[in-house]
Amino acid sequence: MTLPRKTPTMADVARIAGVSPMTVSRAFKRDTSVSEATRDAILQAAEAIGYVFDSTASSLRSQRTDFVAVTIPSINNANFADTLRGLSEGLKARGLQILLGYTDYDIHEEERLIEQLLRRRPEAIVVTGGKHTPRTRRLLDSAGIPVIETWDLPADPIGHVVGFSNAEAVRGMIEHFVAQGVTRIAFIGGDADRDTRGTDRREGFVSAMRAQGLDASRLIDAGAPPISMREGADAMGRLLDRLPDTQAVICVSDLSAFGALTECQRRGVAVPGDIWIAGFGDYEIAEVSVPALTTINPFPREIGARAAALILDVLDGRQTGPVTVAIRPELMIRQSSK
Amino acid sequence: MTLPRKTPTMADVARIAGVSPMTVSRAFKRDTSVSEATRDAILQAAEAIGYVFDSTASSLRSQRTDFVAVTIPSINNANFADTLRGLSEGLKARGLQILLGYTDYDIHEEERLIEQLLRRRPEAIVVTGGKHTPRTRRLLDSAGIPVIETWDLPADPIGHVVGFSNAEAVRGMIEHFVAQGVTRIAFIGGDADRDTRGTDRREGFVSAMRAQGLDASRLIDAGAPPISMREGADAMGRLLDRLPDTQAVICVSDLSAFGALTECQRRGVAVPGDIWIAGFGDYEIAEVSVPALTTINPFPREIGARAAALILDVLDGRQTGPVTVAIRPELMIRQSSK
DNA sequence: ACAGGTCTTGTTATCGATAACATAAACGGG
DNA sequence: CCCGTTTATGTTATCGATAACAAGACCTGT
Repeated sequence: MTLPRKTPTMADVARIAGVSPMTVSRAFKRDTSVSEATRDAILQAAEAIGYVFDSTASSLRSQRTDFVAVTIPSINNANFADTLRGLSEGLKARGLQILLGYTDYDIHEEERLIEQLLRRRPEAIVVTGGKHTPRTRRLLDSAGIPVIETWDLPADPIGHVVGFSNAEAVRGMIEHFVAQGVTRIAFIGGDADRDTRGTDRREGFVSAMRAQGLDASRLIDAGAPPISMREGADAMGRLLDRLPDTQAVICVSDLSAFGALTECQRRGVAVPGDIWIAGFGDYEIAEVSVPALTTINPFPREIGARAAALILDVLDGRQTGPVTVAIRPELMIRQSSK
Repeated sequence: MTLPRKTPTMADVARIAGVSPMTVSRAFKRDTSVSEATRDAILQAAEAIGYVFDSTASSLRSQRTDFVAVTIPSINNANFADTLRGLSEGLKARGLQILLGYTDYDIHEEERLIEQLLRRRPEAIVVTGGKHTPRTRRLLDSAGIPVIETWDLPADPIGHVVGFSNAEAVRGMIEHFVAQGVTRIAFIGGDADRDTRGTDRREGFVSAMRAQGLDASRLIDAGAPPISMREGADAMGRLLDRLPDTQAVICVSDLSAFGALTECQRRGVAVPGDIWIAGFGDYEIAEVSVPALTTINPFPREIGARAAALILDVLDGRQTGPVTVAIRPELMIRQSSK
């Protein structure tokens, strides 16, 4: 094995294959006019010397990076992971690669992150949520690429939107409960302002309860997002201690709902006999747990898939002007509330 | 607002700030000799015209991309997400960004993915697992960058390793069970060969059982990885039907273990009274579920953190020659097995 | 046999930042 | 006050692929 002094370039491949560098470049692309024989010879030469295509140079010259930037609040969240999967699958066919970043539920971290990501010159950017710093908006506005906000329905979108109203989804759950004759309803969620979707859900709870003429003050603070199962359990403990006559509790996510359920099990409180529990997200655990958890399915994977499709439409010019794709979350009524 | 015709470059900033492009370049780096006044003027000019640094060009010229490539089997797995978090945090301080790809538990997909990732010229690459196609090995060998295999202890490593023996971890669990007088032990896992860590765990089960002179044939196939809670529940159903005298079951992951637990709950089989259940991974659910699940904690976040530290050491030349960092997984004995 | 078309390949200049080298200005110790 | 050193800035060439243009080879129908 001869150890190459330096990483080989297209020029090296060209020399060996006896063609010009331009022909080598063409051989590495699809749908370009290179004869079968030449292409084979080139690819063989490339493999022989261990040539690996350099996208860095390609990106600079062609002004195409094949990157799509994506920001999510946390990687450790099955809902966002599903959205990411939908995105990734939709973009893979076109050779677009995801450039991922985590905001840790913080819009200032999001600003730093988006600035970093834009330096890589992505061809589109997908952000989670519709609340941003002014500078983030400016950066996205002037980036000159398609911007898609997800998991939300912002009042004043930057560009495209694929999302749903978190507040309205919670309202649907409350209306269902009230229709069943359950009125003393509590909400377990994170402390204000950081997780904007969580905040929307809490505000949706408050306004929907008031609209029904019900007491909206049964709010249990479970700490800083993301709310874990453990925190959900702790919050449930406080709820049972302080407001034992509560008939149903809506949790900001299925994880906290499951934690709440386990706290009931530890205390011998029957679910749904003594209290109903609902979550948000339709994580796998909601379907599998005993009892299964009532929840709201926001179709995370579909959000990703629709965002991917939208990106392709916009990049191909099939779609001009901003688009809002409204996802309709579905109530999943299960054993924990009947 | 004047709409700029084209994305501004350093040359545009330089013109406005009245300096040369080289000085602008220096102003955007740290630890470079630019006077405070000049730097301020440049950054102000940049902000004014909405200039965003172009890493694409920078990477080509400087031959530094600030990318670290990472492959994981699946994004929707809290263990790998934790490793990723450890990596991400360790690399962030140095401005290294993760370029992520999913192999979907398939070494051929891994090959395609790694080839794609190497085209972006990462400065190091972290792969999950120690089993690869011959071509993948060749690609990694000749990439000329640090290679770190994780979540495994390969017999013939490509470069560096941060991992543990999956087989040995399972052996520890079996020895614990046997010491408690439990000998009729089953294993629930995925079908062969795809998820190599899962396969290692199953093989570890078989060899450890034989080493104890016990029957190693209680193997329940839960389908193709990743094994879901639902699949764990189904597998547990088959186990209870076919081998009702089983005293304990080890599941390939905590998710399948939790599924198995719920199946027992649905059937009125007492855990740990009638059967013990153990998982793998120490996911949050293992600690929170009722009963809490006995499991093995492989310290996923530490794997990521150690890998990140290793990358920095190698890139800075503090570390030469291949390193193997052995993580020692910890048995977490909880209510589901006592 | 020839004009017009397609297919294949080559030539030249360029994407935007920066490494390497060069230089003017400021500094500082004897 | 002078010369070696440090600091701040500029000049030139270059990273590696490819867009844009060009041109020869090969068809194809009349």
